[in-house]
Amino acid sequence: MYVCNMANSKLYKGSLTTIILKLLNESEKMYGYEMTQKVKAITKGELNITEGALYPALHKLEAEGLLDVEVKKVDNRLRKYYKLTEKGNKETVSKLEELKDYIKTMETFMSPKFSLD
Amino acid sequence: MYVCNMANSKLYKGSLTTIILKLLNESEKMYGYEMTQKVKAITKGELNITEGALYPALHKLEAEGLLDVEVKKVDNRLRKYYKLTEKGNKETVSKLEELKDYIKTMETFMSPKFSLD
DNA sequence: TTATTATGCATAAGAAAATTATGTATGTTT
DNA sequence: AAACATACATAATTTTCTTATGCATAATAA
Repeated sequence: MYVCNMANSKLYKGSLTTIILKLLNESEKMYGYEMTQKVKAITKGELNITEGALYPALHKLEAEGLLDVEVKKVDNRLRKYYKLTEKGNKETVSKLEELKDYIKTMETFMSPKFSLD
Repeated sequence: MYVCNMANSKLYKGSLTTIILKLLNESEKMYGYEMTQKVKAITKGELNITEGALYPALHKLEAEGLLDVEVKKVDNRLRKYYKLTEKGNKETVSKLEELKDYIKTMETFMSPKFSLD
């Protein structure tokens, strides 16, 4: 199966890490495919994370020590469960702060009149 | 002079086009350097658009027919004034819609509990 | 008066993060 | 039997940015 891209809007570029960290902050432990399905459900199909984006991102977060992995075999199929490390917990807090700041900044641009004169 | 990067947060990746379009939507016509200064002022120094990002982006928007250019010499220095075309106006509306949607989606991720169960 | 900063444009090399396209494998539906 | 769902992975390419320059004029500070 091939799923389409991440919300067509280029704005999502750069937010995948934040999304992954927040998912794991909520759910304790999750595996990759589960994340794609959960995000699709939460956003009512608006946001579809592609495997080509997700798996390299997970590997990178693991390499950086933000995630721990535990491999399990369920129904004769492999699953790699990820969970936040202590470092990952801290990073999640700071990423969510960054997101809040980003939204605040972009909302000033959105407002009909932001000029300074 | 070398100015530092675009807000250090990776979240800004992909939002430069939206920022440019909104600036021109407010100000009728602007030149590149003016945009960098205005953004710096509006965000109180948080967001610094680099020339290496801005100028290629402006050229691309021009090539796509979203912007018109008018070159002027002021104080013996060159300025390239950009303004939105009709197509650019429409694109601005849709980009701002996308931004609104993006923020709405990401805010559902921010909320402490978004699970579906 | 000379060096630095500000104004104003441009582009090239490289990195980062995604898209697009595959590949492998098992299980379930049609 | 074919198609779809589950579950991982990676390689080639594209997009978009950072970093680093380059050129040129004007104003200001040392």
